[in-house]
Amino acid sequence: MPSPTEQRGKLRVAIVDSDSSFLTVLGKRLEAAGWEYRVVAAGMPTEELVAMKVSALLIDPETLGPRSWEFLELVAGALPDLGVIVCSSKSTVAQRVRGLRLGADDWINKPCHPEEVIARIESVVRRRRRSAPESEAGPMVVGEVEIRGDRFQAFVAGQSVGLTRREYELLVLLAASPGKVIEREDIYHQVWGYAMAHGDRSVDVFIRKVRLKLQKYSPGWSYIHTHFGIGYRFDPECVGGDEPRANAETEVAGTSRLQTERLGESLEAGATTD
Amino acid sequence: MPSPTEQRGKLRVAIVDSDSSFLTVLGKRLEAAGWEYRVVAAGMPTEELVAMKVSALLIDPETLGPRSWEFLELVAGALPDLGVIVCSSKSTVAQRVRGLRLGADDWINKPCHPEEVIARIESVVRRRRRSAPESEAGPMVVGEVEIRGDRFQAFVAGQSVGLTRREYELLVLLAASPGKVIEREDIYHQVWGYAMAHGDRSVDVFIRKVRLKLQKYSPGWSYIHTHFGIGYRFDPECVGGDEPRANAETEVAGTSRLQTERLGESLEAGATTD
DNA sequence: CGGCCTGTGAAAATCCGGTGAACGCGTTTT
DNA sequence: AAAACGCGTTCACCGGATTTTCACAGGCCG
Repeated sequence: MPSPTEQRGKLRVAIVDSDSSFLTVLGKRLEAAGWEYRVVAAGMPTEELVAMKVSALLIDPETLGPRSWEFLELVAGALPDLGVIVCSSKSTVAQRVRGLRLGADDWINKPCHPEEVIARIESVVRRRRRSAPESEAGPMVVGEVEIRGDRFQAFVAGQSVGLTRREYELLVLLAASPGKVIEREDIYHQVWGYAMAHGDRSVDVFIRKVRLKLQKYSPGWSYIHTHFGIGYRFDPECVGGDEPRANAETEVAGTSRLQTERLGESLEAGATTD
Repeated sequence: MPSPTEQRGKLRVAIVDSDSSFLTVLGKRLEAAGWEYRVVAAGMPTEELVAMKVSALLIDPETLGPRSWEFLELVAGALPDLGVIVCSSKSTVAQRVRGLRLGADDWINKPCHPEEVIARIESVVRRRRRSAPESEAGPMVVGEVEIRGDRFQAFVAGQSVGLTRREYELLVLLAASPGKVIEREDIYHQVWGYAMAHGDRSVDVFIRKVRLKLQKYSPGWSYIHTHFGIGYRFDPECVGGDEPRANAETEVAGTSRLQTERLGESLEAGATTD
């Protein structure tokens, strides 16, 4: 549900193999199946795989040489959602076990029938059966904001909050599980699509942007709450100067509530640590 | 930094197979791996599989006979979160493709090495788990406290105890095995993620913090008990001024009960050595 | 009684996340 | 084509939250 990378029957696959005859035969089948595929070089960095938005990666360890294990581990670690299928000409039980443990989702031995390769890739990728794609069951309303999936945008009183694509996805992810604390790493993984590098502050920055925009159009409300050392939680709370004391759920003792009011043209921010 | 979100290496598997020698060999390996498994009858209704809470199902189509396809489709359709691995003595490409399309997650041919079977089951379960956002085990309640995984926090009477991340992890570790004494070193290793340096008092300090916070919100109860020279044990015990003498379970001789009451703003502490 | 071991408080050292702004980089405008 | 933008990413700084480290005091055990 996070990534809008929805597709029906067709998938996108990246292949690392140098056996031309195998590629030819498999290529024909893949095209017949209506899939998009691309044979990529051995040293393909993970970022490119993300950019290609492939659902699966087919690897022949012989093409990669001795760095296969390393590469396999790297890819599996960085792109947990990417299906990784190894297809080798010959292998021992030990190798297969090692490959699978390192993160491969399947291991096939050549010679193999292309139809089986396709079936196995499908099997590996199948899990992403999301409900009706963008047909989101009506807009969801939380607090004063209304999130409309058909517009990839949030609104307050019918007015667009002006979220960018990433900001919108971040908000949707959080708002999809109100009250649940979501870890930074999970947020990054779900919104950005790959593992978060140590020290990356992107999530924080985006959280701030979303807060800023929500607060601009819906002051007096607090939507995203910080959980120190963990992540964030979405929970619309009316907190403006209205209710003298309405909030009952005291999350943590000694909560410092501080609002930075500024409007030198920039927006105003408000962060609370629960 | 390796988050203690380590999955219990143990899984639960159901097996439908009638090849006794295969079962014997595989069974040994499964046990060695610390997994729980059960050989079930062919006609096993899906509800029972749900009740067994298995993560994966290993099937030999020959045991099921001609109704294999039907069963495979039924199971895969009814339990999308269950990993299904087929293990047949011989098969054609067409059969494998059909099985995979019908919902199987993997198809192995006998004879096969049990280690590979295990690796493939692990792979399938790993893949499944990633797709299905953690099936948050409902909140666990012990004594007066409620530990909620979705909030990374403990509550008493609906109010947050205000644990920090580390404190929470520590409590979860202890509370996961009520009544069991856990050694300091193990605690450190599991919560901090690496070996404890000689002379490190972190665990003690954190135990104290957790005790303090629990006691603040749930006075009259004792949760964490010290085992001199070993470690700590989690066991909720009502001990307040209520029961004059109800607690009969005398763990160790010589139990001195001492409560330090202080409230000069700081919290109150209570430690008991059993 | 004396040597470990653990409970306590607090200070010191780190870690974290909020902020504001600068950077790249395609795109769109002028 | 140059300049202006929109966006996502990265940096550096800072104050507050959290962890670690210390020095002691009180207990446990042989």
